[in-house]
Amino acid sequence: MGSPRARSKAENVRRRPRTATETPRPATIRDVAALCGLSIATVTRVFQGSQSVRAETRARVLESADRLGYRPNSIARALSTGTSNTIGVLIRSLVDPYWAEIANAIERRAGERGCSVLLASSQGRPDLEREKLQTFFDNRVDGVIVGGVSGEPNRWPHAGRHIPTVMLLWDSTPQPELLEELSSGPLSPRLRMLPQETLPGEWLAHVSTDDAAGGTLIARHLLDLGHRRFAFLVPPPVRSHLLRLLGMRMTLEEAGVSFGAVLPTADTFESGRAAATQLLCGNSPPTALVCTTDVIAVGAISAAHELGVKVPADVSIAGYDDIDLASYVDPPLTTLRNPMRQLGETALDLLLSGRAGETGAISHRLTGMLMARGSTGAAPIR
Amino acid sequence: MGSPRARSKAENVRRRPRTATETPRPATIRDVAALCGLSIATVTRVFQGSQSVRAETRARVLESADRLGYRPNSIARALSTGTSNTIGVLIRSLVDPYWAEIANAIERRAGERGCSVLLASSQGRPDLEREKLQTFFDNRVDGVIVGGVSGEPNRWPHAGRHIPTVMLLWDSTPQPELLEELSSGPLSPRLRMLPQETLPGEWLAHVSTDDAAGGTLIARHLLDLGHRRFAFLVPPPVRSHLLRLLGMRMTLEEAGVSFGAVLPTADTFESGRAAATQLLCGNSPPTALVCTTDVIAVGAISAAHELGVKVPADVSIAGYDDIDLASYVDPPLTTLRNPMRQLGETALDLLLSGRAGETGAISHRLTGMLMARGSTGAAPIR
DNA sequence: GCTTCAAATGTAACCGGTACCATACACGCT
DNA sequence: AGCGTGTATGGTACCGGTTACATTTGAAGC
Repeated sequence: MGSPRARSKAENVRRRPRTATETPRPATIRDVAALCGLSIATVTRVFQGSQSVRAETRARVLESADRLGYRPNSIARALSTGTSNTIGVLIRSLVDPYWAEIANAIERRAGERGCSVLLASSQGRPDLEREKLQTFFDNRVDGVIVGGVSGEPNRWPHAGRHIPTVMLLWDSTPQPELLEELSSGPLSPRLRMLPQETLPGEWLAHVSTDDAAGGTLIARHLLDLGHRRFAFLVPPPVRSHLLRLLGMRMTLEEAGVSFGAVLPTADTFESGRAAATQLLCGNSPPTALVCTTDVIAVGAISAAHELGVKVPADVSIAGYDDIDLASYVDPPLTTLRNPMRQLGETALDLLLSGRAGETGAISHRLTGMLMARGSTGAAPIR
Repeated sequence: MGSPRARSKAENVRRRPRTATETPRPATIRDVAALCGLSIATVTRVFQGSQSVRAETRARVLESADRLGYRPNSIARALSTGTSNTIGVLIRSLVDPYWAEIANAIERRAGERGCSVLLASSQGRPDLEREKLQTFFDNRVDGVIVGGVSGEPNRWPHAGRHIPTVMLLWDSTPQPELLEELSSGPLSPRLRMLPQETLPGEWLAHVSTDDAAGGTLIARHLLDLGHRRFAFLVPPPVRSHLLRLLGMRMTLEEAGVSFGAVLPTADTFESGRAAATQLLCGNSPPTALVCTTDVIAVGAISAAHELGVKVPADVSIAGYDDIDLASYVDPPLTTLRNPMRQLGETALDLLLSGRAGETGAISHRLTGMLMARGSTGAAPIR
């Protein structure tokens, strides 16, 4: 036992000596080996939980490590093993409470699974997206979750490399022509197939919400309350909004109820208010006013108040998203809440499951929950 | 030129050969060197912008690198240089819009400064705090920003190591005895010195808000409106709330106005409502009701509505924080908005300035902005 | 032509781990 | 005694960069 000990000490000394006055640098595996008179191989075995280490040896190593405050250097480990135990999360916005909740779920779950999170926000700028993704790859992340991006995945620095990637809540750019189709006339086959449409980046795993199902939940709720005259306020029709409308339209169709007017608006309080005013002042106003966004719905409620139209006695108003504000307005808004936390957790689990690296596209679609509140009620008797 | 080229190629071959069928692994510096027939040292020089490379050589290297899609491996670089270009950001919550905005500012600024962000949330749990910080250090971050933590900095894995750290918005645990002192009787020297009190972790750089100044702004605003009878609703008195009150009290004192009643409440809508009800029903109700939290203030407004007390005609109500809700309630709430973005940016700049590593405590204190809105108005004429 | 010096380039030892292979030794079997 | 077999440990070549130092090259100066 004497000779190897001497040798391993010699090996340690070979490294560049540091003077005593330097900043105390963190202990390395060699420091530990030197202190307990064992080889670095044994130390690394102990820290990897290898079975083939005598209990007594293990104790000796741990004691030395403890004394030096040794902790394995993740950087060195990453370089050596090729896996960094770090994932990259790129999301559109950190400030939007929607995304904040998702980011939180991801981070939390990642922590539980023992992996760190490099976080970046893309602010909807494709150039930043590419840049941040590149940084992730330079840092050799084990995988990437990309949430709510706008860029074209085929032009990401990904291309060609096999880096596990989960695309979270992808959405299209506005497609006004589809909204047009959807609003009037029979449903074209193309629209009927919209939910099954292949998403861009088909080689990636996808986690998304089932917006058509959400639309169905809202429509059914209002049908159950006896409503037969509907109208819809819709912001620039990105894919998810088209799907919400589609779900509603198909549900109404099944029930033999005609679809009603579809009014394009911007996604702001003021436009919602304006559009709703116009609608409620028209002849034969709807009894159910569905907005595909809470912000618009809140504007609509405000318009109703102003016109002296009672909510929900005269008109029921529903939103979509369940933003904070939804439960504070008067009356509190009936809306559809997506399972943010679950979205984040699903994305992370999918990423770490290893199935996100395969070529076959995996897709998870999560359904939201109807939050029935005071802004919807029984349809007025004519 | 022939001989060194051959040699450098030989050096490259020394590495473990990969079979052609393997996953295409990212190109390394050696691949680039081999392709352009130069040494790895030259390649690294090019990528570090070293001056002593002939323009022609540089072009040759860049061309090869480009062809191979080479990018320097940050992990290897970090191991070699000892700096990772990554900072750790540990904040209390990602979901709280307050912190979300701060986190966003930090991330954005960090991106501009070319450094990545490892983000973790502590959820107010000291055990998680320690754990996540440890992870940061294991990953050899260049520095750490710790926001809104509850743990004792002396027990962080920091201790002894010199890792640049900025403490952002530290707050104490509730100190009811100080609130007691503050509410009645003359101001003790201890209270007067509260703003200058040394914060824990005195070896760390601090970025905080000037809560006393914020309190002053609100008090002054109300004094200017002619108010002379005040009352205060206060949640469990952590340091920042004590300071808000202190600022107000000192301002009133200067103006020769007596301080008024201080009611402890919980930081919820319901308790605010209850406490306000009690206050407004008492004899000699205040004309100015100041809450050190918006949530409480919104509850107070609701109480006033219910009692038929007009806001601001009969009573002015002010909050603190400027949460989203504040501008949506009716009337919109006068409150104090802290410069979230600036807080985040200041913390990051301070961290990267290198001054956060010194022993001398650096402290930045940022002042908020009064958001005068509809909930405050001229004092009623007696 | 030869020395001198600076600029350009090459060599190899790091950084701190991991993992493959070698070695040493104890034990049980023929 | 000789020979595997297995277990515990040591030695060392990696991972992909950086950097101190060595070497080569070319031009100027004599």
